[in-house]
Amino acid sequence: MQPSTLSPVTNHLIDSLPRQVRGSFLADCEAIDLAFGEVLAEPGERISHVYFPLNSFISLIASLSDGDRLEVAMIGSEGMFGMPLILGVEESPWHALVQGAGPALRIPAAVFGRHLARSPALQALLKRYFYVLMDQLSRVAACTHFHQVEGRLARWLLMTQDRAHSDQLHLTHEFLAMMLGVRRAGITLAATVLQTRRLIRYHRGAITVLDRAGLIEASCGCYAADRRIYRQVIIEA
Amino acid sequence: MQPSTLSPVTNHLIDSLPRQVRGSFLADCEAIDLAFGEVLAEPGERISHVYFPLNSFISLIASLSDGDRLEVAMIGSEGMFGMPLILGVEESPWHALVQGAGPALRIPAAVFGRHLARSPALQALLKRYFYVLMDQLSRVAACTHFHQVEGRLARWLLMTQDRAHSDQLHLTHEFLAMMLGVRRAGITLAATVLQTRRLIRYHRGAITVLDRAGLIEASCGCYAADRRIYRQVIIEA
DNA sequence: TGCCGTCGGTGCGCCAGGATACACACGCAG
DNA sequence: CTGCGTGTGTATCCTGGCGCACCGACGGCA
Repeated sequence: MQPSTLSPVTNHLIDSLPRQVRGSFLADCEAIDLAFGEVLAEPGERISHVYFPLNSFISLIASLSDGDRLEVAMIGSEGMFGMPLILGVEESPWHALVQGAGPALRIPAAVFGRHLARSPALQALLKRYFYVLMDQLSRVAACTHFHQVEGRLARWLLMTQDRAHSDQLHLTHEFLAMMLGVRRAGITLAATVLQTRRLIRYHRGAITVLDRAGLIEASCGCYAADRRIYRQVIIEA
Repeated sequence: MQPSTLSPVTNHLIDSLPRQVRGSFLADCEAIDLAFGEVLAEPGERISHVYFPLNSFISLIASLSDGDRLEVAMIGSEGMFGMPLILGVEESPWHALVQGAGPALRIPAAVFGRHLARSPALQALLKRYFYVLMDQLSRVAACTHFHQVEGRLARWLLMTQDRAHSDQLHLTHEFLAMMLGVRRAGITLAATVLQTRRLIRYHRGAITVLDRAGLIEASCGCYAADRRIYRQVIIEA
């Protein structure tokens, strides 16, 4: 959630830990690189590691019994993957798909559990992050139902831009369609509108955000709402 | 989640507590009656009490900045209201609306916090419930987006039946429309189909479930999925 | 008994988005 | 430099659900 042109090599949650805790926690983390398309978890599968993205980011995807899929959350350097462990459940209810390649920190689930048990500060922080996530899940349900593709697309691009820490995104219409749960042609239409309005430019899978403010204007209010809650609960707490 | 014709005066979460913990917890609970339409919380508002419905039930409703609203979860004797407190946040992100009048137990937020801090068993149980809720929120997002009114209506009636512990439900089409985020006329259409198929009967706000198995058949798979996760994580754990 | 508020059935025009399909354009690899 | 795969533009038809509106029916209440 930093200005988009910076490239922090930090994770905001880890950064927010008290110095003492952070040191000991980081000592057990391993720096890795996430590759685009990598699957970190499948629904019902055991979570092996907790991930803290740096410049990378991860989509959480809900899938229904009939096979339909929808992205319900996105995790970048402002968050973490592995929340169920905080609740004492070792399985993921989602597909966790690496959507933006890049560096991340990870820690084995068991080790994570030990840190959690030992550090109330860590626990408190991650619980608050959990609250944010829960709030966002609720909002996604309503937003996906009520808002139209154009606004949702704008919102999604902004979220991606925040997490990629870059104005250059690598996304095909096909991929966007999967994430938003709509047809590819629907994305083409909405994207054309945004491009005509000079808010973005794109060409064969490379999207550039030209006018961030305009994009916020074009997005549904849910982008702003998400950020507001994150600020309230994580940053100002 | 008991057979629908029974009228348990227990809450499954409280029931699942170890005897010791339960006694001390119950001692601080107050038995009350929830009235239909009562609002237990508004978004951004402090949560004053934690509620454990017995025969009553509560809807959690997400509302968007532009005013659209959607029910995202339903809480009956299988659950509780006040989850954010478990995460150390004292606000509700939802409207909490009493949807089925009846008895409930409640406990002041502060007292609840003390019990939580003292009892790891209580904490573990409620965290697991939280996991279930999170899973359901994800599913609702996808279900609301992909599934049609008829299946969603059937699902919703089943969920209500479970929580009301009765085959007789008091719901107008108008109200159902609000919950599912569709037009009243859409509900009329779907309800007519269900009635024609002899799955339900209704008359001026009184709906009777005639054929539960058939209704499950008619519902989208999400009803079954919700129950499966609850069983896995709460009952069998 | 008659009024009126609530509930539910229905009709109409409209539109977003679904399914399907085809065509073109760019760019890399051979 | 040519061919093919991938990414994008576009067209057609279809459907589910929306907005709006009206009406009939039931039932509680005076």
